[in-house]
Amino acid sequence: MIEQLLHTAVEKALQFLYLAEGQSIQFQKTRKDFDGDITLVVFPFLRASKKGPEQTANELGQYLQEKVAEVCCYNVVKGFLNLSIDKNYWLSQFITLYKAENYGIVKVSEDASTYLVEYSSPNTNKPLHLGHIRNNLLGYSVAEIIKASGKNVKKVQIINDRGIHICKSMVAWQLFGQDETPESTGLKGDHLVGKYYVEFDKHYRAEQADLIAQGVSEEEAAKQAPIFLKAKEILRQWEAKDPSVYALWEKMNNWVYDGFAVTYDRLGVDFDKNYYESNTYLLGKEVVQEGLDKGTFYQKEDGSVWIDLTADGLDEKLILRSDGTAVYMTQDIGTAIQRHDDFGFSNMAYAVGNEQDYHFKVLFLILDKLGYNWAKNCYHLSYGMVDLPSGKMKSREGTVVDADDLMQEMVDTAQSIAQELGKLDGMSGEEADALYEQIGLGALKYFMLKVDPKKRMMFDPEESIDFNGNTGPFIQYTHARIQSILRKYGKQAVCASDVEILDKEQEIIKLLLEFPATIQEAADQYSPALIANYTYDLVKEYNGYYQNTPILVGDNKEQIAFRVALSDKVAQVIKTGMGLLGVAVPNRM
RNA sequence: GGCUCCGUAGUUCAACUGGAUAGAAUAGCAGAUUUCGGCUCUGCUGGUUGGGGGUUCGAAUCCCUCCGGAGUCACCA
Repeated sequence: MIEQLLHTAVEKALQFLYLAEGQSIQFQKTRKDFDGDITLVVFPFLRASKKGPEQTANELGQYLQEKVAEVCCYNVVKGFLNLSIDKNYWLSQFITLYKAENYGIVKVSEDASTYLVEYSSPNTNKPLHLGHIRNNLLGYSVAEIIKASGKNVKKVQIINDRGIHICKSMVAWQLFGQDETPESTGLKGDHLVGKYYVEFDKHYRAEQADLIAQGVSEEEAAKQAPIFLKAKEILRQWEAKDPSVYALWEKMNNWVYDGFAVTYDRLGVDFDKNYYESNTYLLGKEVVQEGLDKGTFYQKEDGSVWIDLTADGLDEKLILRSDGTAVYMTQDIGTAIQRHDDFGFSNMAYAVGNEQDYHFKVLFLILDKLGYNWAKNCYHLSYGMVDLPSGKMKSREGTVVDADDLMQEMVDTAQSIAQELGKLDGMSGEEADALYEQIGLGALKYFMLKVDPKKRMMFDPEESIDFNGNTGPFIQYTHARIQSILRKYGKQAVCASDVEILDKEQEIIKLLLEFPATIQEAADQYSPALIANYTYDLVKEYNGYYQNTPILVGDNKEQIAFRVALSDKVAQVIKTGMGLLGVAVPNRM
């Protein structure tokens, strides 16, 4: 690539002109408002050159223009040396990348290292909501991006299938359910179980209010409410493997899994392996002994086990309760080790909300202290909360947006907009339905993923499905329009090596050349937003080009072929990029 | 209260990890079509990057301080 070429040339130049070595050489893209393609920042060299920035830049520019054939001219603005690269270079680069199949994607080799990505990991007592959607989309997309960067990737989740939350749904169903099933009610399984979780909460609160009215303290009321005691009793029976409780637990969980499967399927996410907390909640206990032996952990008089992290600026953390049972941290330690045994991964990422930042900091530190050298390659893919135009989601206030409802709403909106625009003549009902699905979900996914994962974000359904602006549908539209050109051209374009290229075309080629590095960077940073922003930039550049450049019209057949080829490649990169976000792009819309 | 994170056009987001005159979208205004999908494109308006100090050739970015917001500080998960 040109940058490497220039890098060594600048090294030589610095050596030749100023006898300087080991300088940090940084290139950047030349900003739009200046002439040139690549810019060298010369400020760092002033110490060595002992000259002013302009003079230093001019001397370097002179040298590079003479010695590097691709550098056709240069200009200097303050301490910035702007280099222009010959048009033939860009054209030849395009011809090379045009021939590449799956351009930008690094094929996974036999000896590639393995990355684990954990995401979703829901509780089984209620359906998925808007927050889970961001989690799922992020996890899935990051996994696809890392895969595209040449790594072996496994997607996993840990399903929180046991504990007091599911027992609450169970007890409410037993008391008020009258043997309702998904079949008898027509409700999705996860929604049915969620209905009883809400039912539990309703009764629980009523009972608490009664107790408080009788003079019981608030704290005591929460502990003594009969329905809560029943839930705890069920939990105890479950732990004792009581057959009837176990059967009910399995039945209700299976309803939930059937429901989740539908949601995951529509969302387009998948998993290579599911872990279940009912299998893993006892894990990690043997590690406790290991930690005690090594002196990493210590035991208090009551038998509870702790780790002291005050030296690392954190606090003391419980590892094992005094009654010998595991806590969340213990399980997570055990599960991580188990996964390493299962997959021998080199890296693992956890897509979990940023309210657990502290937990993961501690988890990775403990794993490190226990001597697991892969602990330093564990990454908490921490993401911010999703807000709505109406404000924050609050389960108590019933303002939680259900994942299934939201997806349906997006698809319905896509349908009404598309029908209003009326460009679907001649499309069968089935094709049209598939298209609404692509547009509605594409809008949702693109909007959620274009924002830096770490940041809290605002999801505006209306804005997300706007057919203009920085949205999924706008990008899909551009792709569809290019496909229309390709259909008209009717054959594979063969690109000649001696066409004259326009400035706009050069800009597009430069952007296309950035695609592989963008994927790598997105993988390194676990950030689908980089892919989204890149794709949008490309689309914007292409639309500007398309607007005032005839692609198919003209006498010069080679020029037409080049322009078709360029358009084709832009469409391919759009498709690949959006694919990494889990967004499908239609050929017509 | 301790710790962590955040604060950028009216609004939603960027800014190549310390580089040039802080960019897009949207909203508002003004324009463009004998052309391949106008669901498009081109302009204009809009900023003391929460305030103040510091570090240096150079700060939205790093350090300090104040203001405002969020999260977290369970023998919960």
